[in-house]
Amino acid sequence: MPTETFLNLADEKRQAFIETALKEFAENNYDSASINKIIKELNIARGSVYQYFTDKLDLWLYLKEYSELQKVKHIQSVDRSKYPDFWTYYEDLFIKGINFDIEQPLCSRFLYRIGYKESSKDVSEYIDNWKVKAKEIFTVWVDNEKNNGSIKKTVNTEIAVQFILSMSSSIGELVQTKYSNAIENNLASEKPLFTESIEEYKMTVKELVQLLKNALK
Amino acid sequence: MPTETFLNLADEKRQAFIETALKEFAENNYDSASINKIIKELNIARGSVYQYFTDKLDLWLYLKEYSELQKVKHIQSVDRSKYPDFWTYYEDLFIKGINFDIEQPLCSRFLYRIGYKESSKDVSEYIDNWKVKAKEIFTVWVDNEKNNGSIKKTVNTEIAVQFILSMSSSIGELVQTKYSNAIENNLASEKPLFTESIEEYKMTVKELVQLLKNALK
DNA sequence: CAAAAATATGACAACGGTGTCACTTTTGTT
DNA sequence: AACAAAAGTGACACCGTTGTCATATTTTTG
Repeated sequence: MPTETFLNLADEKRQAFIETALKEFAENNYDSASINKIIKELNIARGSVYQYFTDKLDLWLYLKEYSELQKVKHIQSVDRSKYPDFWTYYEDLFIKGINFDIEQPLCSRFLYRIGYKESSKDVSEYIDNWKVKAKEIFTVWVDNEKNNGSIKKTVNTEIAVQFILSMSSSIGELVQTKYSNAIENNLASEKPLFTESIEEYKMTVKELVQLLKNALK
Repeated sequence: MPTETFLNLADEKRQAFIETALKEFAENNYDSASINKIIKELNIARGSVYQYFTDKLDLWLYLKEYSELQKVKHIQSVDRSKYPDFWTYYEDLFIKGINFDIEQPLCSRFLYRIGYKESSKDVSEYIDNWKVKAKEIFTVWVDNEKNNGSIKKTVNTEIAVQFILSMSSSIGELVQTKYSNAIENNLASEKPLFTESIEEYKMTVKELVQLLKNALK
């Protein structure tokens, strides 16, 4: 948890700190991310960081929580009960998700790293928890959808969960690799969205979800 | 490339070196893997490592090549022309693959890390190449299978490749997480294989491939 | 057996990392 | 204005890392 000092910081300064730290942890894994680089980028003293957070792990945990909150803000509007079936819902989750990737590319990348690329022992316990939770949530989903007829009952729940998780990771990777440049250019130039890229992305997501539907329905 | 000195080493010593180094690089990502730990484990002098390899990267590249060779040895017997369709072939690739995971768990883990978890900048160029190659191979596959009728022609090739790659990664992760303990216990105790685990693994692979088939055929 | 070639050694330099702490500066309060 | 509280600072200790190299030891060769 961050200290009072950090919370009392001028919004501008606090936000600059968060962004720079996020960038460092999004581009490097936990072990390689360097507090030295962060303070040099921000032109602040080493001691400040330790007045805001007890240590590196504390900072990482805060960034994780912060990013998850940002993501929830973008996703919470997508409500399962408003969709006729799981598939349109799941599709929209990713379609809406792209807005998060565009508006919060650092958070998005950081979370992507946490979910699929991080392997430092210092943070593994927190990530493992995270994955177990994700699996539990998906398991409930799949069981519900089996009753709704969105997913056929003959397929093994655990395997369906595995299948869907793998697909989610796949779409995540797609965004990080194929569309990241477009997203970054967008942000840097403050131009309107690269509409073609976004449309292409949406089409890809739709096709992938269609495949998922073929497999599971 | 390793030096003559390394190649001239007594088989026992060279193999011990490879195993210990593999273990270190399988358990830690490139940046965190420590040559110090390797030499302490082996009780050899620091200088020896640098008489065998020019530097850390050189060692890593050798281990990568070594592991790939080991994997090929296990996989090469699986010949597409011997299977009636892509799906039985793809399934068997993983079924045979499990032997590799059991007999060469260190190589298996190291390659898994390279494929899905590594993110050090020092080695990214080599991994990126690797992934591009994999994608090319799968693209050829998918195009061929479209002509054979194993994969329906309406599905976009690139998307199918993405889908199959993600599934491969998913099965890889499954082995590393769910069955790794069973595999390690097997090796440590020199007992016969944990047959139940293996059978369970095979069943899971079959079901996952079945889902893939549902999606793409 | 002696000389030469090959191999092994570990102290060392140079670097970059984290976390600490006595001290300075800024801000707020009375 | 004077004092107190809060925030900022950067030199420092300590650690672990990689790669080097002069030297010691072992093995091979003539």
